[in-house]
Amino acid sequence: MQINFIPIDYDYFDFQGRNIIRIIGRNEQGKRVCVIDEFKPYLYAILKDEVTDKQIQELIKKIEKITIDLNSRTTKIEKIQIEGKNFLGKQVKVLKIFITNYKDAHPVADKLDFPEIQARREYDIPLLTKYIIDSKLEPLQTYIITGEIIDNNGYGGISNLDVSLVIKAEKIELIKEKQEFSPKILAYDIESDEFEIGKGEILMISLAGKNFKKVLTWKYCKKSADYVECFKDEAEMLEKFVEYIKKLEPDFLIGYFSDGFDLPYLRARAEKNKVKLSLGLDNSQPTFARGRIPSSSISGIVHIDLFRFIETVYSQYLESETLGLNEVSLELLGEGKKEFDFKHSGKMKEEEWSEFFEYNLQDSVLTWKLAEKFWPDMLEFSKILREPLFDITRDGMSQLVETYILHNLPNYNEITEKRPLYDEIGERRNLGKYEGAFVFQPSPGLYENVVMFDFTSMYSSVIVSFNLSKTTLTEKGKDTIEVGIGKDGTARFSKKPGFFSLMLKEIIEKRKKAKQEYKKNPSNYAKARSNAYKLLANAAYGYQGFFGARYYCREAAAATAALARKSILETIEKIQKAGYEVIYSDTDSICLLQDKKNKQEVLELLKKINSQLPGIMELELEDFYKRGLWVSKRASESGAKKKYALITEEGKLKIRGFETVRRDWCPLARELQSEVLKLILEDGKETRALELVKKTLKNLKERKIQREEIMIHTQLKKPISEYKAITPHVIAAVKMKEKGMPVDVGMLLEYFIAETREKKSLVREKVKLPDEKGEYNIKYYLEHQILPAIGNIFDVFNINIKEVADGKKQKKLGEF
DNA sequence: GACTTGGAGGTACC
DNA sequence: ACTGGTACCTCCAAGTC
Repeated sequence: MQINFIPIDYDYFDFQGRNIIRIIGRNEQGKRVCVIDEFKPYLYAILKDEVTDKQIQELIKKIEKITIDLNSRTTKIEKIQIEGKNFLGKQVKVLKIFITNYKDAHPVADKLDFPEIQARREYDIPLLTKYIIDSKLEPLQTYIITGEIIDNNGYGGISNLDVSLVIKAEKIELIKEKQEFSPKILAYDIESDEFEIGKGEILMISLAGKNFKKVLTWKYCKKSADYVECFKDEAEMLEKFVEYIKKLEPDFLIGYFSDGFDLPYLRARAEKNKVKLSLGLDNSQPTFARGRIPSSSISGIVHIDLFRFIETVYSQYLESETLGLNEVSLELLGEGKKEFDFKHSGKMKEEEWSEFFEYNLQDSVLTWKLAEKFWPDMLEFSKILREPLFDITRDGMSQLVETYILHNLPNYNEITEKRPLYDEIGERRNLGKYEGAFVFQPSPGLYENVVMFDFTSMYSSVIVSFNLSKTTLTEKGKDTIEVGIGKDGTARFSKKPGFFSLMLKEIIEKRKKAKQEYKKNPSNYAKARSNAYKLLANAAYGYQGFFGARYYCREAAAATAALARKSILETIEKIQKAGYEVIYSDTDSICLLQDKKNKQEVLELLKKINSQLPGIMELELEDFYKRGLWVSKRASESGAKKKYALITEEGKLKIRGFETVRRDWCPLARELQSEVLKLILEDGKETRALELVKKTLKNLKERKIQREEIMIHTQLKKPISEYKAITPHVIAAVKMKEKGMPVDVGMLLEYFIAETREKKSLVREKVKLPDEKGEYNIKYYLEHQILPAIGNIFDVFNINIKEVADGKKQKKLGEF
């Protein structure tokens, strides 16, 4: 029997004490099929250099006797092979020890406590990762599987799965020709009358897929839109939900915040109603794994919480201030959630129910559209990292980097380093910070004709060019480079490339390739691939400095920052020596004034600098700007770092660090500042901007400012009780709690500062929630929002904006 | 009670 | 705990006069 097969969801189970892999996927006809494969687990014992062949043979005899006896199974040593491998870049002789069940790898490793063994490794790699590495059966690629059909009795009744066939793999071959795989994506969303999980009832569930829209409910059964289906009670609705999922056969069931809300809620209500939420292809119920955010999984169907994927791989590109469904959809799809005022369900009228159904459906529709939009990204990440979608949509950046490393180590014949133990993590964290990037001290002013250079993937290119990693860190020796890393002294790295820099180099090259491919033939897939490689490259530096990393190397991270500093300082010097004034620089970018030079001369300078840069380091032109503005710090005369505004020759603004881009300032101050910056950069002078300010001040004093313009948004970063300083946003949280509104860590709180009857000195005493009655506090919005936001901009023109606000006549210095 | 100062807290830049 | 360090700025908390 031979089938075409695209692996989608991976799982494993024990059969007769052994690990059996179960992969759900699609065949050529789009039918859901299951491939069964046996996993042959092993771990490595790395031998000490001086161990003789005779000693090895004796050691093997001792190891062969190891058994792990448990009630349910017995793990034995199945086979031992002697192999030559690399470990941390050094050649080693190892014993590859095959065992019966991988779940016992840890206890087996504990028993390998022999003096001939210097280290035990690869007993702590996730089983499915190990399986994918060994079998090369990677997610979302197309294979030909040759094997035998498993009948009803095979593997303890595996064929009870809801699939068209189960095949035991004998041979796995990759088909090189790309086959377009379009998955069946189904999005869902629930509405409940209480936010706390399981506390209230689920009022309705919506589903959205390709040409499919449905709202299931039981609360209101009078006439409604045709997509609404009504049932007699919550239990029946839940049963129908399960039925629909089974009928629709999605590959992916996608929610938004569904890991922590929708799926756990469904499970809790199902339990309460004594309904089995048997969504799994084996009729199992969803399971939940603990973590910072719990992960909710369904056997055989990939449950994806799209929010988590967007958060890690896309949030840095979004302008949205929250990653909520509404804002993200508005930005990416140009369409937001339906407006709907929540009321207690008992008080709703017919019309309101219709609106509620529409609202619920729209959430699923948006989630589905976003899922379609992010499908290329999910696919490419999954292919590049060779891990199932379930994992790559939930992993953080460091985990993604590590996953890439794990799957690519076999190319270097490397044995994988272990995860740091709890104590090791503690020690690493206690080391504190090392010196980071260089930031140029700017001088406040409005500049004409500004040029911006930046280093392409600077930190990655430093790591690659200087070979900085755990495996190349060395004590002494020739053919090394020495890097000063501040108070930690010096670090030395061998020049012989280690796998880390080689892998990273490959990532950068693949990124370039994907980018070129995209230019030649634009497709969402090439774009997603390019982006995935870019993110991996950018996270590699942080990974080496991350205390939880297998290949943690503080020295490498510190050396990367040190060499990047050295490089940018040298480059700045070269630019200055060429006769240019450098006005700003942060980490990997340099701003200079074009002055009387023409663009060609600037580009020639760039070319010259590039010819002298080491390794793969590269400086590129970011853009030519017509004007740029830098301001002073609030508290002093000196220029503020990480705050500037530029305008391109086409009139496009680039604003960094200013209150305009900070969500914890009210829209009034932000929008005014943004307009002021725009007018000044367009005009090259402040006249029009000043008029605008005066107009706004007048509106403020006449109370003409709209409510939403004065709302301040601040995130609640920890539970209310843990705050040492009671700041305004904490008061907002307390007030919300008192009103019975949901208050969760991570929430963006909204409040405004109101006038108070008695004189109160603290800001927090004037905090009011959006729906509270009260007038905005003119003094506060003037002195704490508007003036601070524009003050140092007008300082550049020697205008004291406070005096303007007070009605005094302002003078320019030149007029004295 | 007014004022200063340091720290907590949040958010941005790269 | 879930990539790193650098920087700005507000408001509170606690100290000084």
